[in-house]
Amino acid sequence: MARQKIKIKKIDNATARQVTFSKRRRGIFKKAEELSVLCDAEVGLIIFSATGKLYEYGSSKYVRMKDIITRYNQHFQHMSKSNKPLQEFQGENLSAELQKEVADKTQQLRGMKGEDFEGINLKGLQELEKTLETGLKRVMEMKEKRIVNEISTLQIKGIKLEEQNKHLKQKMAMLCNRKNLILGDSDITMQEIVSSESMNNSGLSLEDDSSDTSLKLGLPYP
Amino acid sequence: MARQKIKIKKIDNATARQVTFSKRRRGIFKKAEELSVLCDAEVGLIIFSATGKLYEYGSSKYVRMKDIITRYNQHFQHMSKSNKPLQEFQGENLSAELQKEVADKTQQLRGMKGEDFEGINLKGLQELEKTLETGLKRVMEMKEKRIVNEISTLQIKGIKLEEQNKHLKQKMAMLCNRKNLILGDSDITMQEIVSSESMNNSGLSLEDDSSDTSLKLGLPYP
DNA sequence: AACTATTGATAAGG
DNA sequence: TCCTTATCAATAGTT
Repeated sequence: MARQKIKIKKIDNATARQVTFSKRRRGIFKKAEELSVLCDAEVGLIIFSATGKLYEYGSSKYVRMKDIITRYNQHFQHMSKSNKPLQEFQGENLSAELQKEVADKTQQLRGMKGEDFEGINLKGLQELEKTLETGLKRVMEMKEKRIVNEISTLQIKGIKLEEQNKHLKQKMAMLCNRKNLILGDSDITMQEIVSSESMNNSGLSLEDDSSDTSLKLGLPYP
Repeated sequence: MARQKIKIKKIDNATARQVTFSKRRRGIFKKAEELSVLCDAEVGLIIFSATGKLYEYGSSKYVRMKDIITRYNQHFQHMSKSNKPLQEFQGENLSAELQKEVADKTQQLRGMKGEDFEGINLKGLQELEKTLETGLKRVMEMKEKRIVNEISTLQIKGIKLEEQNKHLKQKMAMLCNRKNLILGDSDITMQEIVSSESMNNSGLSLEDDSSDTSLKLGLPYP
C-alpha cells in the first residue's frame, strides 16, 4: 500500500515476505488494540508465522488470551440459552447442544435457499430478503474482483510468453542463418520458423475472446 | 484517522462507538486476511463486541478457528511441561463431527451472507450467486403471497365487522325508538348512536391507507 | 449507507 | 531491523 500497489497473494521472495510479515504484524496488533480500546471490545489475535513462531495479542491486561478462548468456546453453548458453566456440558449434553445448533443452521440455510419458510413470519421474510440482497451484492462484487484479477494475470502471462517467443524466434533465426552459411542447404527454412508466429498469437493474444475461461460477468440486473 | 485525529480511548457516544466498531472490525478482518495470504501465516482473530456478540476470523479453509486454538494451546504444552488437561476441550472428541458440521454450516451461511469468501473459488462464487438469486426470488414470492393473504384476511374481517356493526346499529335504533315511545325523553339519542359510524369506518374501511400494518411490498428493483 | 478530507499504514529503497 | 518517503488504504466526521 505504498510506493506501489501489491496483489494480495503469497509474496514469492522469502526476505520480502518476512519483512512484510513484521510490518503488517505490528500494524494489525495496533489495529486490534485500537479496536478494543475505542469500542470496548474483547479482542484475541493469534498469529503463527510460516516458520511456526507464535505471536499473540489479547485485549486488556486483565483478559488473557486463555480467557478469550474460554469465552469463545462457551459462546456456542450460550447461544441457545443455558447459563450453565462449560464444565457441565459434557458428552451427551454437548452433543445435544451441537445437534441443536446444526439443526438451527440447517434451517437457516434452507430459509436462505428458499426451500423452507416454516416458522418464518413476515418480518423474518423481510429481513431474509435484505440479507440475501446484501449477500448477493457482495458475492457479485467479489466475483468481478476475482475475474478482473484473473484477466490481468493472464494478460501479464501472455505478454511475458510473447516476449519469450520473440526472443526464441530471433535466436532461431540467427542459428539458421549461421547454419545456412555453413551447410548451404538446411532442412530448416526461415519459412517454417516464422509460420509458428500465427499459432502462438492465436493462443495468447490479449484481444482474443475465444479463451475457454468462459467467465460470464453476470452484471447486476442488466 | 480521517477528517480529524482521534484519541485512542473508549468512544463515549454509543452510536458512534457502534459505527466505529463495524468499520474497524471490517478493517481488521481484511488486514488479517491479507496478512495470512501475503505471508503464508496462520491467523485467528476473535472479537467480542461490548454487547457480547462474537465475530471471528480464521485464516485458511483447512484450518478453522478451533484448530488455531488447538495449535495455540499445544504451543505452550510443547514449551512448558504443563500436563494439566485443558478443560475447554473436554468432550471435544465425542462431538468432533458435530463441531465440524457446525463449522461447515457456519461457513456456508457466511458465504451466503457475503461475509467470508475463504475457500470459495470462482466457480463456487458463480454457484453461490445462482443460489442466492433463486433464494431471493423465492423469498420475495413467499413474502408477496403472505402479504396478499394478510390483506384479504383483513378485508374479510373488516367486512364481517362492518356487517356486525350495521346489525348492532339497527338493533340499537329499534331499542331507542321503543324506549322513546315508553319513556318520552331518554338520555340516549339517535345522534349519539349514528355518530359512532364514522369512528368504526376509519378503523375498518378497505380504502383506508392509514392502517398500522405497515407492510411494504419492496417489489424487485423498481 | 455513501462520501471525502484526512490520517494512517506500508512498499520500496538505503 | 530501522529509517525515510511516496503512495495507497482506512476511516472520522458529515450528509
